Amino acid sequence: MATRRSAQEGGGETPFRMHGDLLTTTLLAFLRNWNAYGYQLAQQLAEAGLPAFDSGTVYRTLRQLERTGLVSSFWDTSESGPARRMYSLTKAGDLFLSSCIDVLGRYQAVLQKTIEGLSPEPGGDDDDQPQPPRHRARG
Amino acid sequence: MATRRSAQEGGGETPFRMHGDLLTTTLLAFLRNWNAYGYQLAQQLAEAGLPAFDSGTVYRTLRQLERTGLVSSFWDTSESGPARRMYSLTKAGDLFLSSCIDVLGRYQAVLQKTIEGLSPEPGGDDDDQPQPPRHRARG
DNA sequence: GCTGCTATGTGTAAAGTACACCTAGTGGCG
DNA sequence: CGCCACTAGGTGTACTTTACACATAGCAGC
Repeated sequence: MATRRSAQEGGGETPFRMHGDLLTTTLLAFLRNWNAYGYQLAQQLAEAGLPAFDSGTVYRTLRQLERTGLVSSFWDTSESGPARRMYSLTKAGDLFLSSCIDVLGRYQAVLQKTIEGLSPEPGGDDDDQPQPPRHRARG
Repeated sequence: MATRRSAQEGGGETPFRMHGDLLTTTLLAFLRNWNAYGYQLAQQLAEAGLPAFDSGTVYRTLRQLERTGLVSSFWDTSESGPARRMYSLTKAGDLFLSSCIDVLGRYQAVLQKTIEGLSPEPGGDDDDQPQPPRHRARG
């Protein structure tokens, strides 16, 4: 489904995706607990309450992840129907997942601190008084 | 720093950026509390403990944000030195920021649940027994 | 054979990004 | 003044990422 353009009426259109690397991280996270194939992962993603992703993007991302050695795959023909490419996380992928989650956590921390730590106090200043930590006030 | 290419020597370097839309969100968050100009935002980003961004990317992102109406800007020549383009968050930008943070929170929730809720139990199954919620088991 | 669903993949245009490089104001030094 | 360093904003370009549309293929029902 078209995740981009259109989107949340309130800020108008969304010029960007807000997804992307998050897809990678989420895919890796899913694969940490069980092996899965693309189609399955795409549906899990949709069920997880996250913005929908294009299936082509999911497949391409998985192949890219395999090229970089973060996941490995094999064809599973044990069940009837089209063959499935089963993916599993490699050790490198697991380590990378950890670093992704770490980075994501840092972003969240910064956002939390920025947003919640300085919520618009009704009896405070105007709007730009609390200057950010300037590096110099030369001038 | 070159965040991309080269990549996974054990999860070390990152083959992708893991940033990007996060930059947008962080920039918007910074601007929610005070007006600022590009150079300043770039330095705040670096000081926030987040992976470094190219300053060109920061400037371009800000201009794009302005084109889409999420921030507005004006030239500030009140101080000596090169003129600064001061940015401030618009109402649309504030709404969009909220949706970004919401989405980010959902990702974190999914990641948390996936990672922590199913840590590798030492006395459990093999590795892929706990099947994800399959949609059908046809066959 | 045809249609529908599962499952994987590609072509392509648009958008995003890193790196290298450029312009310009101010102040210090000689 | 010329030159450099620092601040501040910006562009050119190659490369990557992505959504959308479309293609392939196995199996099931008719």
